[in-house]
Amino acid sequence: MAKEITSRSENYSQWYNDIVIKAGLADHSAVRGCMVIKPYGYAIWEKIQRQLDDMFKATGHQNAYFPLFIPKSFFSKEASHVEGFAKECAIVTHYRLKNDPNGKGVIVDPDAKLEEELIVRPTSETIIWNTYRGWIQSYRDLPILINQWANVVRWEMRTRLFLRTAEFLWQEGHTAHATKEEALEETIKMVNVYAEFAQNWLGIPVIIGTKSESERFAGAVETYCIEALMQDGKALQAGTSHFLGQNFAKAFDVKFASKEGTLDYVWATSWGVSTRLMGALVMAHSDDNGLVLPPMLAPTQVVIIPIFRTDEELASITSKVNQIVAELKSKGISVQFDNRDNLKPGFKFAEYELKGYPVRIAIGPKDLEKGTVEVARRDNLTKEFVSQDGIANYVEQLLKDIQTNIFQRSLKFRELNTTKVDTYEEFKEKLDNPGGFILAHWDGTAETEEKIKEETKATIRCIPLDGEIEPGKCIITGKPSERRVIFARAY
RNA sequence: CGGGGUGUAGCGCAGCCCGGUUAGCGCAUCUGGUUUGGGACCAGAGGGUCGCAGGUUCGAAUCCUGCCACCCCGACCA
Repeated sequence: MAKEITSRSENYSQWYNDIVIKAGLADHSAVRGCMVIKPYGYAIWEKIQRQLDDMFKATGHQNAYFPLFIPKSFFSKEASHVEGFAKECAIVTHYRLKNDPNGKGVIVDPDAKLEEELIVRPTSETIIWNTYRGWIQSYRDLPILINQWANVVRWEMRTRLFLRTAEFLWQEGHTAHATKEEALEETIKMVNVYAEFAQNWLGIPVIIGTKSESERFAGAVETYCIEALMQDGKALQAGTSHFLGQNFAKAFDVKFASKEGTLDYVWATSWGVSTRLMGALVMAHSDDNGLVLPPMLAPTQVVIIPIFRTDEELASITSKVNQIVAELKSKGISVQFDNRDNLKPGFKFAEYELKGYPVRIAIGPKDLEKGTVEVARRDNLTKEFVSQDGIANYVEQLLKDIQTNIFQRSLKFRELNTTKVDTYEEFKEKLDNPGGFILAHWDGTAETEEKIKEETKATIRCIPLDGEIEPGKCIITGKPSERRVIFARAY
């Protein structure tokens, strides 16, 4: 069939592409590196957005919107920020087209050149801090706790649907504070929000940590992150929260009058997650039959498939299904009844497995006689007959179980694929088998990190926050190290 | 941006090397009928700028040049 997907063992990358495309999440577009997010994929993104947005509001943030375009000069104000993003910026140089005097089509009107070029935002720190300057005079104007949902553009050389696209959707929080302590607290608060979301909603266990200097956000003093492990043993950075210190306040001259009467620079944070989470969702849970979605994020949690021969049978099944649908909906469960008569049940089963619907209910003439339905769960592909009485309670609990099971399974996988090593030999060996997270001592220098990266492709994913203090020796230089850091090959 | 590959109907492919009538096949789609507890069957029908643009030729899906997109592998990144 046209819908068949490559198995993970055969070709993991192809498996991922197949799922994204064949489950209807996204497609390639006519523009290099840019994707079309299709309705089913966008519905998942909307659920992600809704939940995160609630969490942001609950922690005191408000949404706002800043421009897509940033004057080029803004970029040069924060040195490391420019350096970090300069290589992947899209630039607007003209503002008008005209008919090609030589024939067909249109050309850029050379007379319509912008005096100052505009950068299509790769992130919004600069335009936002330029704006905040006008909003902040005294400590009474602080803190400013703002988030924006937006698209950004980073001109990537090699792209992959959701994981790395030239344009992507995200949210970026940008906050301003009177004290360093408060900004640091905000940074950590938000990385914890991300971790909670990843674990309870995406069903993906994450490790919270800080980045090494070389992996840090351009312009940040400290970058906190959540790191997840994918089924192929590669790590995926799922979210970041940056303590920006006073770097942007200094670059954009944002000062405030303190309670004590001094004039101080403002402290800043920024934090974001992107449509990359969609990629994480696919790679963390799905199998060779297709997508596996956690119930908390599935656009539709339950699909009901009638098994029938005649119109009469369909009619009597339908009336029973209508009751079940009403019961499920009254519990806030999203449900879809697929009564198409041109497809066989088996086809539909495969279709909904591909799309990752968490629960499938099949109901046929025999069920009507016996007062049962067949309930199949997507996460472990098991099915059983369940009484129609109390079906809503049963499904409600089942959805919770599936959510838990998906998380536990990922957690177990991560545990099995996390290895402590004490020598470089062992490091290289474990990196290939089993792969995954490698916990090793590191002397804290960028040189050692770079050497390991060059030789093994593995990078420091993070210095885990809850990692135990355990003195040891760097696997490369033998210099003292106070704790293990997490290495992995990463997306 | 370097190396390798691909591009022919909605999807998957054959045809290309060795140019030559109306460009084929499977799936999907539409119509009719029989079907329906794990990807149904029969009959009929519709659907094509052969990725795009040039060139060679009496004639190009096929040969040549350029470009575009996608995939795999590198360098760069969320």
